[in-house]
Amino acid sequence: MDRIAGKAHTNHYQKGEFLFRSQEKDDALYIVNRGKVRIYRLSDSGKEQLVRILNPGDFTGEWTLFNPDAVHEEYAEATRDTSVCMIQQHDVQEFLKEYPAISLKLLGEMSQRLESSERQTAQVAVESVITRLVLFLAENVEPEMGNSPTITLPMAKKDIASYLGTTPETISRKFGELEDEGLIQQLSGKRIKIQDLDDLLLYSE
Amino acid sequence: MDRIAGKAHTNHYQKGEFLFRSQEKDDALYIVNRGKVRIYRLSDSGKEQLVRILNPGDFTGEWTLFNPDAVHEEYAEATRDTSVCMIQQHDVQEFLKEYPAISLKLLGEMSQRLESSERQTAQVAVESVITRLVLFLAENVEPEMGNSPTITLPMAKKDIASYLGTTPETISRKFGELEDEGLIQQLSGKRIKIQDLDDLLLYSE
DNA sequence: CAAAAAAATTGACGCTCATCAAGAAAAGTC
DNA sequence: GACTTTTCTTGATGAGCGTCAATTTTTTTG
Repeated sequence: MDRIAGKAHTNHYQKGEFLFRSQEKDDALYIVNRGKVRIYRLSDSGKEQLVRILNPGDFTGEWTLFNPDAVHEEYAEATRDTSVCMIQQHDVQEFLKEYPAISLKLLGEMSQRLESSERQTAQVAVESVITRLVLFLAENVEPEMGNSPTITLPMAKKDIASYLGTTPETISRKFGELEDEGLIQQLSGKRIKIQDLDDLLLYSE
Repeated sequence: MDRIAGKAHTNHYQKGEFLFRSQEKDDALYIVNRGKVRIYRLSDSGKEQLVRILNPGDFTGEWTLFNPDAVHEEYAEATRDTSVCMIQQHDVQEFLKEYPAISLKLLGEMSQRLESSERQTAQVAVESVITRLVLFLAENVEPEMGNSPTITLPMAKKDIASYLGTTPETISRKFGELEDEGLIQQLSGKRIKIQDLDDLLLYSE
């Protein structure tokens, strides 16, 4: 750990600054220390799709890290003041060769991300917006909260829209629909009261 | 290599047999030797989404392999007579600890798959069907074929539909549209003649 | 090669959801 | 607390695409 820390740089980013942009080339591993980072893609037509949000402890950069000639395909933007630990490819490879257990950990993390991404693809491909929204809410319920939990949305509704592959207008309407059905209540400050989680999950017609 | 081969089993599957099904639990790594395997997901409502096709040399099983308590979320079905090399988790971990270079190779492969999956999510989320189809065709052009290539579709059109998150009917119509525009010609036996690759890519209104 | 099964095509119809516009609410800033 | 900016909401409209149904074409099988 000490040896790793010795090789790592810590970088600070202000809200709105980018760790990297699409098409840029580098080969560092980025580990978020403090703050929040939005990872998103832009289509040719300029529409953005939110890929994921990095919180402290999360990392990114694996694409260019493990594929020497690759360039970034995503944008990584700090959405608040953020500090990030950077390790260069060369050093990462050293550590992985020296401590194979770290590779196993990394492989576990990567396979989780892959699973989650493939699930996301399948959902966007075949489920309706209301179903995707319900599943999104269910995924964001803290496990130990029982069947009638209150959750805090982990991102702005416009970001939920982007993440779910739809528009803010539609998300707004679908939240309204769920509220009209008595399945949720929208409280202040991104908080949502779920009346009955099972009922909510059943609603995905 | 010899040592790995010693621990590996080779299994044979007939067309239509499953290497594994969703919700099943196991912890093997599957490497395709010969044949072809369809990996797909089923939604609650029974719609299928094709995740990818495994050809000789490709592997799967990483999700349950690196996440001890996980169950499969996908179906792996042989679409022709197929032989598969299986290695148990325990043995995989041994090898990875002993030969760290293999881990790096695996991490490279996994990050490619992750990149590809995230690209796929973004496309399904924000692009129209015709755009997705055009991008799919472009991805399947052999690089060294110049600007007016003939390609062979790597799967049935119904599978393309499932992969792109749409229906066979719509795919059929979109192929027709591209043909009416003079951008492609549909030849016999899954072969497609592309008139001009650049024009085709520009068509994605 | 004929019969059966699977895949692909075509048409008609309607629903979900994107788009554009405009106003309200919330959050960030001095 | 007033001002600005961003986010959210609500309405009207229509395009894109899914669904259902029927036929044709291709592939598979004995």
